[in-house]
Amino acid sequence: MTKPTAQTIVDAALETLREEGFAGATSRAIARRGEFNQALVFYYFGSLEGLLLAALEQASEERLARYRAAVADVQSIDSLIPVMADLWEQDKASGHVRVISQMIAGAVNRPELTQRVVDLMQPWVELAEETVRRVLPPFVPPREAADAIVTFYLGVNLMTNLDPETARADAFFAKARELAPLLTPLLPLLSASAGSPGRPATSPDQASAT
Amino acid sequence: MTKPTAQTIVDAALETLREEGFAGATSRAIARRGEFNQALVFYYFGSLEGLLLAALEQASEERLARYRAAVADVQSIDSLIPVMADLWEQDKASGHVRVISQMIAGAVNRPELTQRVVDLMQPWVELAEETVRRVLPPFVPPREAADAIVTFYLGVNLMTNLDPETARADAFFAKARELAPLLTPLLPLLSASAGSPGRPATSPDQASAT
DNA sequence: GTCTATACTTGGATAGAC
DNA sequence: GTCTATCCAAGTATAGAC
Repeated sequence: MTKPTAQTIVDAALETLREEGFAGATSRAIARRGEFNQALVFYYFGSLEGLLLAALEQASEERLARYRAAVADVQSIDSLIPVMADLWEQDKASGHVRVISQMIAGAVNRPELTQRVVDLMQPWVELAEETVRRVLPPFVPPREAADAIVTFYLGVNLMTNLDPETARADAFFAKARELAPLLTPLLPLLSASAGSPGRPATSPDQASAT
Repeated sequence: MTKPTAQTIVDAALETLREEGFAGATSRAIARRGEFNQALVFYYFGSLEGLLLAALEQASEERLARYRAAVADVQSIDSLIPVMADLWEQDKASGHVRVISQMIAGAVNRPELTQRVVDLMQPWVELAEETVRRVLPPFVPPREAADAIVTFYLGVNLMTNLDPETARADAFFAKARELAPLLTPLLPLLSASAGSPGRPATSPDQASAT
């Protein structure tokens, strides 16, 4: 059961990322933490890079499944916001936020990691886009909104990692909970005003399009 | 003029961060790029860490001055958005975005760097807060809005670094340009609806506070 | 499949000549 | 203040015994 199978190694990698960060997640540190031999990292995953990506992939897929399930039957912003807040709480408590942040920051710093990490981000953007389509009013551009959500979520993750004391994320969710019910009755108004899609540009004095 | 003074070293550090990223910004790589002796990094800055932080500090201050100037006489969202878009363009073109992203990612990965980087972020939050107070309607909570803006900006920076092809930031600004004039006439409406501050909680069915 | 031992590399940092 | 030379630590990765 505590046999150093591939899964044990992945678990140790995740734990090390959580506890010691990306810079501390060396093959030696991971092996020490999982109490197996350092060489096994290379036997199973070929390289440290391979292991870390496998670990991120697993974490990402697990989490994506939870998000999908939690969001599946949400039909309004009112109900979406507490659901998101709960997911965030779980992510923070489980240390998932730290794993994600550490790996993303690592991917920014190491070009060898970026492509794969960007790929792993894609399904999240898609889930966000589906949800935007279902939950937000039609005048919200789904693609851009989904990108914005993922981008913001990424910012929140990193900020939480940099400055955990400040707990901005919690403040954001608190505000969102507070403001969402105020905003909801106004959505029809916004839709009415922005609902005419084919209208000409309003301020055409900016740089011209290509 | 091309004497290896402290400033030359800082410049070489910035260039290296831009061109080779945080992981590539070793004392040796910086010295090679600036064509001075590697030992000078330590003579002038005590440690590589010290140099990188000095470089970030300089970049941050320069930029902050520009942002302050550009934003100073903005009084409405309509005019704020193109100003922000222009600043973003400059930051991207000058490579500032890359320096910031690389250093922030580095700070996430290396605990020794985080505190100082968080400190350097503070004036940005303050500028954002002042601007929110001046430009956005009073029902927008300035503190949270400022945090949200900086958080989002951070996300945008990182995303641009991870996935430059997609150019989400440009899409965001394009959409913002498009939507801002539609939103403006609605602000009074929102203000009217949200302007009553002392009202009781709307949906008290969530988890109770501590 | 797992272990020990170790080769090899890179990079931070310092000593000491100039 | 600048250079050469070098020490030292840490880390990836592999060879080869078991």
